[in-house]
Amino acid sequence: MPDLPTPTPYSVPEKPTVDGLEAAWTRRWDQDGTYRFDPETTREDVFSIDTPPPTVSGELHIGHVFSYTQGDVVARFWRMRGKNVFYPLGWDDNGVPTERRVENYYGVRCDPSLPFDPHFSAPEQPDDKKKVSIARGNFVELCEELTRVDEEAFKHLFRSLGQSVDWSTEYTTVGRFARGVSQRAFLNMLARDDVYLRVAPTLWDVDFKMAVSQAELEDREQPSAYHRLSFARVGSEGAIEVDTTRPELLASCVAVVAHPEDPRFTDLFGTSVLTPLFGIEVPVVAHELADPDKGTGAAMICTFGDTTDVTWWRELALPTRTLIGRDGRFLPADFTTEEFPSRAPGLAASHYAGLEGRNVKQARAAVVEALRVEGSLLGEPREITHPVKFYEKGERPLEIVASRQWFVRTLEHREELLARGEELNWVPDFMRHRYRTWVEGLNTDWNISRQRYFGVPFPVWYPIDAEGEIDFGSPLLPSLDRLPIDPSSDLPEGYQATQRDRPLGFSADPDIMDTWATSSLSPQIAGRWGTELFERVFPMDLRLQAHEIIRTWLFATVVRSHLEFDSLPFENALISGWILDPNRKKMSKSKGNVVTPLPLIENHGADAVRYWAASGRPGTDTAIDEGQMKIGRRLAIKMLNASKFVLGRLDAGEELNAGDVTLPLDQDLLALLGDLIDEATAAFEKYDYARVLERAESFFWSFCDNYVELAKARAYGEGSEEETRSARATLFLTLSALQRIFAPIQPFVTEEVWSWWHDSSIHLAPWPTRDELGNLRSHPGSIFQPVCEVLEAIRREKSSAKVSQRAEVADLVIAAPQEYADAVSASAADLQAAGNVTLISVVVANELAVSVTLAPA
RNA sequence: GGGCGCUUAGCUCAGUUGGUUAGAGCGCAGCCUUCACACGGCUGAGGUCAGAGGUUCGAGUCCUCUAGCGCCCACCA
Repeated sequence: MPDLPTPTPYSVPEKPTVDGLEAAWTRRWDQDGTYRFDPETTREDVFSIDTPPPTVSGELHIGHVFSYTQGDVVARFWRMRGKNVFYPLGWDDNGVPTERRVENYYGVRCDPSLPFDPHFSAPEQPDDKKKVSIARGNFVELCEELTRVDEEAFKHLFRSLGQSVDWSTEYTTVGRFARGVSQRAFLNMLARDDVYLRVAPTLWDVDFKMAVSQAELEDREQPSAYHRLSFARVGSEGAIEVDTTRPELLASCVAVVAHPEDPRFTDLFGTSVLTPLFGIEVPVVAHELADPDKGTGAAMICTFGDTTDVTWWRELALPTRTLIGRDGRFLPADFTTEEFPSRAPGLAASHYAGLEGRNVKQARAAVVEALRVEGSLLGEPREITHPVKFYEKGERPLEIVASRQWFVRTLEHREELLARGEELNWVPDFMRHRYRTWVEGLNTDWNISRQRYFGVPFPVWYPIDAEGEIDFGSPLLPSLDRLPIDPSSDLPEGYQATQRDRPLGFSADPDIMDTWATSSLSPQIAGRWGTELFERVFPMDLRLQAHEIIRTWLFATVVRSHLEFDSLPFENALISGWILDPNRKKMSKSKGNVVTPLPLIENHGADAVRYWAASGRPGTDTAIDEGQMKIGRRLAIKMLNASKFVLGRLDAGEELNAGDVTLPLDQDLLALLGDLIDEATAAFEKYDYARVLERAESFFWSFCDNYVELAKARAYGEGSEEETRSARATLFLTLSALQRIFAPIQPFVTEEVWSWWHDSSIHLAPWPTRDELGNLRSHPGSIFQPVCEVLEAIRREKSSAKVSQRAEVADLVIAAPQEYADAVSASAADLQAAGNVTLISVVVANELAVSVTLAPA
């Protein structure tokens, strides 16, 4: 080998490493504003992404990195395609999880009746057993304080991961702008009659003392028991037997129901029966929802035991007998009144006496015992397990209580909302079924009132009449230019502060909005609804989220956009799967198998973690796999070393282009690279980032293992000037394209190697095209593959002879079909150099065959 | 009860509109301290594609049924 002085043409480190790239490049990207969105733009040039504002509850979760990484990969691709990418990020900091965390972190509890204490400071040592009651204003301050800390930690995680977010667009859902957007959207809905205030039976969590919406429910399998009760008929002999799992609600029984065509009951409809213990006469009614196969075929309707009771109560216009209060305890009941018209008030009262103030569990035991004594409990309770509705964050079964809430009309828009779901492009497509079944299954309008403190208040006051009664029918509204307002401190127009909560004065709506009522406006918040920016980013190109929040966030966003703009909020929805623990079990705090992402990033590097995330296909549940991260790290290291080698072969400032690539082997490689680029581009456009990674990785390893080895001698300057130039140009072009193809997936290492020979960021470089490679096409006579096979045959021979790969091959005979023979001959020098072959000969044959004769050791 | 998805090498998964001999990585085994890379490289073994039936010249791929696993939804007395 000629002793060519090889100038170090570019600034390639002597010992490149992937360690420390995150901090260095994150800082540089900040300085340079690499990911800044250019607001001076047109809608056509923008690619806008609607990202989920993560719930800031203190816990960093590996699930966060998964879905966002997949989105970031897509964002980076479109940025390189020349789009002005709008990739904002906000924090969902209002709502129950934040309040919960603040209560536990500081050992406090909000008591809205207390006055604001301007000198308040949080307890030094939180005492779980004795929480300090504090004013709403002080509580909100603590929420703001803690979310600020948590948001910094989250931001650190997202930056460490290489999220190409424009941080100047950062927002919080409880921030001033978001509050204004929320309130404006609410007032618009009110003006259009899309939202209404109503006292209605509401799903109620007795611990949070808060209404919940249908979307926040989950079923949990609970032990229970059938109790068979005997209801004596009125005016004739006999009794009706009823099975119930909720005997404690007996006093609230308002009817007994059976299926209209159930022959056992057809003669009884229109008659009435007496409830055991309480002696209240209730009608026997017919309704199709009564299932003849369940229990005795007859059920007791209570107000309210479950959601079916609500349906029956509404459709059959039954009276209301309220037993359970908002704290989950039994209320007083007067059996001499219209509400509880007992035939034996004294007896009824004595049976009820022990129930008042008790919780459901205690009351059940007492009622069952009384029934047993009375003899109206038939047989013993039969134990079963059955699903019971819970608030997803709750600990006790939901009760149904009547309360005043704001509801968004969704039921009457069901068909339009279903059509929106069909209009949306889902990735993967089958996720559309989740949306459809959810919308088809809606049974109540969307309740957006929450009886909590840290959130967006309803911008509403109500007038109070001379008798001190609040008139909920004619709310007082602020003008839009006053928003955001807090009705508990701001005043309705025309009123004085002294009139608050006084006769002829006004009263503030005490509630805040459901967290989804605000986060469903993420396109409006991030896109600065009301400014020119909004027209340039809305509707968004892409929504990014996990499948578990299709029924909440995605559905709610579609509702709000449909009502406000008569359009979809985004064209495409990229739905990610679950993260499972290494044993493929769902992660949960209770199981203690939650994995936090920062140690993974520190151990393996961000590019390695991103490699793992990008290998998970859309919608596919993926287990945490550190092995996969190690492979990602190895890939990044290989990129460093391959780049170092190639750049070491090039002269500084040397102008190489596709025209310099003259050898068939080199042209074939570029043609195959063109195929890769086309496939990667098409896959990215369909959000199939995982396929891009798979194909690019496969090409890259073949490039390193085979092409680089074959062309190495020429690259070092052996061979003619033209041959050397062809090899160097091929290496130059291929390295450039491969670095850019990997850039969306491994942004740190690719930026590092790109910086060795470029002044500007790879993430703003153009996405590679086949044109820049001379537009070469792969063809049937391509020899790259057969030449690789020859090279592999040589290696196989050496490997099985257990000699070094540098061992000399004395004689290499290649039998090749005619179409390859010439071309393989043309690459003979490469093969000789790569395989250390002394004598090489090519003969024509039907099939490719290689005979390797090693030189004696 | 309704629906969706999955089932391919020991493990994790690819397999585009049906087309020679089913792919990758990990793990395993063997070899190589080769001048980009030991934070490495090379080579190899390993699969009746969950089961049954059907369509077709041809099925991992399309159709039907069955089984197992996971998930979503449901008015769960």
